[in-house]
Amino acid sequence: MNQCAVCQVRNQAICGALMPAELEAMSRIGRKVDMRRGETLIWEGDEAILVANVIDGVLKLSTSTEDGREMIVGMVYPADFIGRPFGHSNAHDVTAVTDARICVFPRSGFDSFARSHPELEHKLLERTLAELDRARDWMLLLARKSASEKVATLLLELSQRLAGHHEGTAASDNFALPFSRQQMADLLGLTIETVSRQLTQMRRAGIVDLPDRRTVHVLDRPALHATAHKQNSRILSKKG
Amino acid sequence: MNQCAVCQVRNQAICGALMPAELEAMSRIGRKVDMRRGETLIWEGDEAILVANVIDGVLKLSTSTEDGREMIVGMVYPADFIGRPFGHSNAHDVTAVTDARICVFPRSGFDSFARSHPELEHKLLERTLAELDRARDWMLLLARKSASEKVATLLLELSQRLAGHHEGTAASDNFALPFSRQQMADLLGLTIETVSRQLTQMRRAGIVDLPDRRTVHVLDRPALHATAHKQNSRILSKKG
DNA sequence: CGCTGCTTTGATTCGTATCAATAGCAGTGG
DNA sequence: CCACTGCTATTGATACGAATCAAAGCAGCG
Repeated sequence: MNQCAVCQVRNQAICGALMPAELEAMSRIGRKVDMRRGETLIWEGDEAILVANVIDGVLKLSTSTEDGREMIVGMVYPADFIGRPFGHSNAHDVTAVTDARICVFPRSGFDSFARSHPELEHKLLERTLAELDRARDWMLLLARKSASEKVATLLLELSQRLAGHHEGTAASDNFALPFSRQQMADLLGLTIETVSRQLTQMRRAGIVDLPDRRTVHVLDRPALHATAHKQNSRILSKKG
Repeated sequence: MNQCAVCQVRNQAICGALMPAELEAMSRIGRKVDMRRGETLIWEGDEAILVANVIDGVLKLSTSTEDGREMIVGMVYPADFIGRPFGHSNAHDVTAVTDARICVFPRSGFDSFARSHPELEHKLLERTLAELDRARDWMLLLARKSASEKVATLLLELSQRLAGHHEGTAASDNFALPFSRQQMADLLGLTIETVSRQLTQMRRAGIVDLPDRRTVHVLDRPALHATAHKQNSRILSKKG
């Protein structure tokens, strides 16, 4: 009996590339693991001994400087892939930000399985190329956007990502933040106080409602979009 | 006669995965192109119609906001791969920052060739995974490092990258900047003035010598390294 | 019901952007 | 060969956004 047959992310995840018999083979090297919010699966710098698919929940990828400044470099949602196949050590920490369920494979087993299943590698390549584009777009935000633009952009992206879990579904005006303020700050390259101030400002402007710390209602999506793309007053200068 | 046989980056580039006969087939769909400094090969948002390998020279990947704030999201050196295979449009501009020579393939031809040559796709996957790690590390720099750390880090990285073209070779204390000050600023998320100030400061501190705008001599590598990893005075706070 | 940790709000500081002017260099043509 | 022109880089003065420092508010929990 193949546990993958009933997997809820089977079609979106990279396993979707496999035929039933291959899926069966792959399922034999993997196992499902439950994680609690805050639990860390992978540590930066450690030898890469495992990879995984997310079944449910949200995880963060993060790095930090020697002196403790932290930065979240990526978020991982259901059907996404975790870990660093093919040699090397892990470049980032992987930590659950909600309770999560993942499908874990030992890296060596996964590597050789992948190498003998080009369709699987191809899916992984497409996914990695998309992640790279996404990471690079985020660099623009980190380096060139103001605090208000950053926060608005994050809310917009979350409203899309968290709607029906993964693209295709329409954006939702009503969602639960998977992060604390600290995590939002670490994702945007800001401080917790600045995030908080931007949120209250948007609340006072009637753009969003924030009934409690983890809930967001988008009241004026066009205004939110405008905020996400409006430069800070001071950057109107000559070079444009 | 196979032009690839004499290609100077043949072994480092993804083509290195191919056997002679396959290489011959691939060479038939590609052609060598010379680019002048400043020339743009690919525009952000355009349909992805070509991909390429860099033979010689340095190119930049960049994006910008609607109002003209620019950000360089990646640099491409000899043997590196350019473009966005497998569907979609291009996520970034690609522009030569030095005169360059590249090996160009139409994307559709490349895509189908790649899909039928798993070894090639595998190399591309390894390269893309490495680029993703690199991009994410850079996010930490953009979001959490001070101006002096940023400039020092860039100089260190260049001294490694430009030494023997691609890792393995020892770092060089003596190299030519492939960028203008504006490009350094766009890479670090700073302004041209701030970059200039940081450079003069490091020159005055005896860490580097800058005989002309394009030349760098590293005089005190340990100090340069320290600067690259030393937080800005104000960030010594509690959270560490 | 008083901890404890997270969040908001306020006052102040500080780093880097902006604005502005000067200096250095490369290319052009008299 | 040297003024002229335009571009890039440096240097200085000032402004402003976000960080820091500090304190109060609020929710969950033993």
